[in-house]
Amino acid sequence: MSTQPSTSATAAPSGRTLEHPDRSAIRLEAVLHALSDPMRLRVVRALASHGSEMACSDVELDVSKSTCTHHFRVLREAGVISQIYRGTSKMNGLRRADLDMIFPGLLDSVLAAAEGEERRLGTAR
Amino acid sequence: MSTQPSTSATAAPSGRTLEHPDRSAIRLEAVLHALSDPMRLRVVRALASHGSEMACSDVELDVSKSTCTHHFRVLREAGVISQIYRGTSKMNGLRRADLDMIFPGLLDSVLAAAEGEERRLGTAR
DNA sequence: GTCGTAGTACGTCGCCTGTCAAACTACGAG
DNA sequence: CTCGTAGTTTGACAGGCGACGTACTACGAC
Repeated sequence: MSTQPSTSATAAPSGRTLEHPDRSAIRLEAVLHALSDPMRLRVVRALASHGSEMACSDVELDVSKSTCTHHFRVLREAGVISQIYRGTSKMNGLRRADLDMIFPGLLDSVLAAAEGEERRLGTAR
Repeated sequence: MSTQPSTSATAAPSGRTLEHPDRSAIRLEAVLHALSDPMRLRVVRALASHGSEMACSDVELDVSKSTCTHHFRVLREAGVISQIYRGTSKMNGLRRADLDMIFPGLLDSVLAAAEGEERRLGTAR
């Protein structure tokens, strides 16, 4: 509902703004669902390892642009990432502080699990 | 080996047996997906708080029997629970040891997150 | 201004998922 | 053996989701 920028003048470096769920509105099921897609999990892992913001096009997903937009939106609406427009790009950042506050340890164990799984599958397949 | 009922030894008290994924075959995405459904998350929480095995019908889900069967199967195939037939019932248990081994801390943080969320939603709505 | 780049919106397609009801199987109790 | 209980199977249905292409908008560079 209403993903429209509308007439807001909130300190975004660009005119456009995006709706993010408030920290208290983040739902566990939505987060788990967002993370249960391989594509999106890869995005989250990339953001986590990179440490700071990345443009959508900096994350390597070999799918079409529209699919990419879709996944980033799911992550944002679940409260997993934050997005702001910066010039012609859209920067994405993990909402680590918010997630750690309401679901302590969750993000870290998921990231660790993802890494462990990759290692397991990579070595002893 | 793992937690498979298999034939003999651990003796499934009933003739029927069920396939469980080997510990090494458990995939993170599948687990997250399994846990991202409210119904299934409730099952897992019930099993965790109960501590030992429960029959399908002991978990309160107000859906039809077939839907119930479906969700339990998803959980089993994702490697989250184990199921064995005991007489006319089917007992369900959390595969806590297996999960903790391959995804350390994951189950605990999800359970804690679920509890925290329930508390948040229940009190300060 | 024009152009290229980054991302969005929309419509579509196929598949997967959650739900159900109804008919069925497996077991224990009597 | 008969009956009731527990769970399965099958088939159906609606809705969601991931993928796509195309047309579009917003911005910076020139």
